[in-house]
Amino acid sequence: MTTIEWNQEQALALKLFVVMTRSLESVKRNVEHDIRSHGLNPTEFAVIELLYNKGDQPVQKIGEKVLIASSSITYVVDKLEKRGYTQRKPCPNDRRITFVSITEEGRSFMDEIFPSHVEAIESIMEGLDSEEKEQAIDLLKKLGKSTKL
Amino acid sequence: MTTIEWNQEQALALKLFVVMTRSLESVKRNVEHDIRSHGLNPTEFAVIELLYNKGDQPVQKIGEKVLIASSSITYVVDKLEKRGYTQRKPCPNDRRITFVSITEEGRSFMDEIFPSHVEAIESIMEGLDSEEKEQAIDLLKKLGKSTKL
DNA sequence: TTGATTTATCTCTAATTTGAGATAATAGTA
DNA sequence: TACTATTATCTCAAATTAGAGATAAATCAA
Repeated sequence: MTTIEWNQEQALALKLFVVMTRSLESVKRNVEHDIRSHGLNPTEFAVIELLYNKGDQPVQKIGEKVLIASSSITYVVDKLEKRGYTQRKPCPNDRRITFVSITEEGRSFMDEIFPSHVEAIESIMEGLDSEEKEQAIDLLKKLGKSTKL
Repeated sequence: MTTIEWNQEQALALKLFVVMTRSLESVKRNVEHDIRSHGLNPTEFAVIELLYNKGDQPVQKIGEKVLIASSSITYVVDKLEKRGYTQRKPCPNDRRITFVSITEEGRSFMDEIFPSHVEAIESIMEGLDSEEKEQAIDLLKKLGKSTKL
């Protein structure tokens, strides 16, 4: 055990960090539960959702948006491909680039599960009313924008 | 590409989820950067910080508080032990239990780095003033409490 | 006391993720 | 053109994490 005094602002910053972490852990646990009920893990879902909602993407773009390393994208896309949900398409202009594209099978899978996924998120966020959600969005956006890395 | 209409509340819930995720990603990236500068990964730091601030803990308690599986705790504690930062102590009353305890070496390491870690978090959270931090804390607490899992 | 159940930790395997190169293609410049 | 630097993806090894049992100890009820 250690007793060290922090100033007010440090205590507040630490508390915010802990609360953000715990709160998002809870939310993610609930969202993940919904996703796994559809037979995907969160990363697989994030990738296929990106392709479903934003169209074909080069491997690297996927990595940037889902925030995982390109070597992991290769792994995840391989798994989605084995299920028949995605396919790779070479870029005609730049042969270094491989697009990843959702298949018809992947699309109809998402057509089937995505609406209930959105409902699940709506329900998970029910603890805040509309105004509170907007406040939280504004505060978190402001915080996110202010960070260095 | 798909065009589906969501109602207002669903759109807000989705946006909040995305903003929470992104914002905490940014914050964590910055916090992690500080932690790694001290030669630890975030999980190792979480465990040693728990022992430093809350005293000896049974393996399972560590898992509950840091939210990782007990098998992973074994792995992390093994690594901290190899560095000389922690040691295991059998529980005298209940021989099923093993306490993990911070060593003198671990304590003086934390004495050295913890103040600058707190300053780093204060600096990372500077984007919000005190009042905004308190608002964010209240909203996120409320959201976290309302979740099922 | 015995037997069944629960609890705590650990072992082992599999899944996931990262990071360091390897490879191949493109772009820029002399 | 030839050389260098950059870019995009992939391969491979290592680190991390979770999950399924194994083991040992404690608890509870008959």
